[in-house]
Amino acid sequence: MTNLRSDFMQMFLDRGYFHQCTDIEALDKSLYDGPVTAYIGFDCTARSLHVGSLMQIMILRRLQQAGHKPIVLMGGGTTKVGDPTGRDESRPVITDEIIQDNMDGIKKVFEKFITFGDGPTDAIMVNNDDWLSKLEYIPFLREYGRHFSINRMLTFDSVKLRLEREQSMSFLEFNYMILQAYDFVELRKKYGVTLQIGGSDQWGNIVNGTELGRRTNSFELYGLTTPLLTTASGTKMGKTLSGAVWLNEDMLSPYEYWQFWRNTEDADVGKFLRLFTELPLDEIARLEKLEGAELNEAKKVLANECTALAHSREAAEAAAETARKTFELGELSEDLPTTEIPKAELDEGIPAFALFNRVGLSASSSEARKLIKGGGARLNDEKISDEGLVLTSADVNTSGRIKLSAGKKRHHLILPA
RNA sequence: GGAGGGAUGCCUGAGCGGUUAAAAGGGGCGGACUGUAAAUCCGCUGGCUAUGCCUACGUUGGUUCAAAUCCAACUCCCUCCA
Repeated sequence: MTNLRSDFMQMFLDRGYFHQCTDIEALDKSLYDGPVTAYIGFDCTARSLHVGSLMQIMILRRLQQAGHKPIVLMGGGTTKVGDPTGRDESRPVITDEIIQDNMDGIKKVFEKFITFGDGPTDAIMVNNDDWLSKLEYIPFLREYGRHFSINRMLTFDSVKLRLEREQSMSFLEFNYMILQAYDFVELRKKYGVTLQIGGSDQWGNIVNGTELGRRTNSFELYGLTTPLLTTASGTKMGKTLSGAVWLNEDMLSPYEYWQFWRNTEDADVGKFLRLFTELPLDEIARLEKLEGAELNEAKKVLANECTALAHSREAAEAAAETARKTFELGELSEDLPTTEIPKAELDEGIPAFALFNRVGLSASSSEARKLIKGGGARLNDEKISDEGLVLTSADVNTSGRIKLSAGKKRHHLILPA
């Protein structure tokens, strides 16, 4: 890699975001010469994005900070078609209303990280449904289809690997590449976009876009990809004890989000600090040098910074304090995730397993029973040994709550109301 | 259009008439050890109004006292041939 001139590219490499680029020198020059408009596409299959998309979100944020213009492309059109990848069961069709709803939820995530508006470096959010669903088949084929070589498409990993594994691929899926390529060209025309960023799995789609732009309009487009992120022990990151690590507060509390980062594996701390926080590199270098239990301090910094970005500095501090009380002092923190239960119901008594299930510490009553049987369930920090135990108002502790724990890390409070 | 192969639990993948809620591995959860880490070891891993009951082996019917296992039709997938 020759010497880079643009701050953005330099940062991109230094922090570990870089995987591949269609033409790094030309892109670097373009970024150095002036503001660049770049986009990243996101599916809208859920009401929130999760940490799996966090790297891309951070990149858009960095892009904006560096004086460029980020565009968030919502895959409203592709979501409407339904992602055919995965199971063969036909999934329920997502209605326009749900897609809109999901987009609204996802926008809330982005508002935490980037600034939207009409200014030159303000971000905008667009929906590919706006142009994709208006396409006319024959004109589209004649104008764009002719530029795609089937021979070539078969060599792209997304297709090749699928065929090698003897998995069927429908014509619909086969077209994804083409639609995404078309998106890029369309965004170039509408908003002057010249750069598409995405995960390494998007490389083929991105390259198709740059080539389609060149062939149809002689556009000079760039593609840039990020590495696939896995934890040091090789598993996909993005799961917490209670499911996906959502970025929206109403889907995952800041405390649980903080916990997710606090539980990072030792070997990942430095990498995550670089990718998901904005701490200076020398500070990160110092933190990741900590050894043994001291590394826990670095994990706390990681958790604090990540939570501050996704939620707020106050939320991060509150989460840190809750964790400190719960794990380090062994005290009861009243800020643990809490569920209110009508007092009358508690007076009558609720089976422990039912309560675990109700507050989300288990996915089913059976699972809760197994938890109790296996000795992993605790009531006010005392192990529950009776599977049929019924909790009542008598179990409320001195702070007026009931503390339930599933394992050592998951805690939940019941507040009589 | 023809010939052959296949569809099993979250995933991979055994089973091929009863002892099968279904081997094994992965993943997940819990326990031990630790540092709220990793690795390792142990247990659990369909659901429920729970010493019982209900759903499950592509779909629908059939044979049988008894089917994931046998038969028929259908659906989808794969491979080869045209």
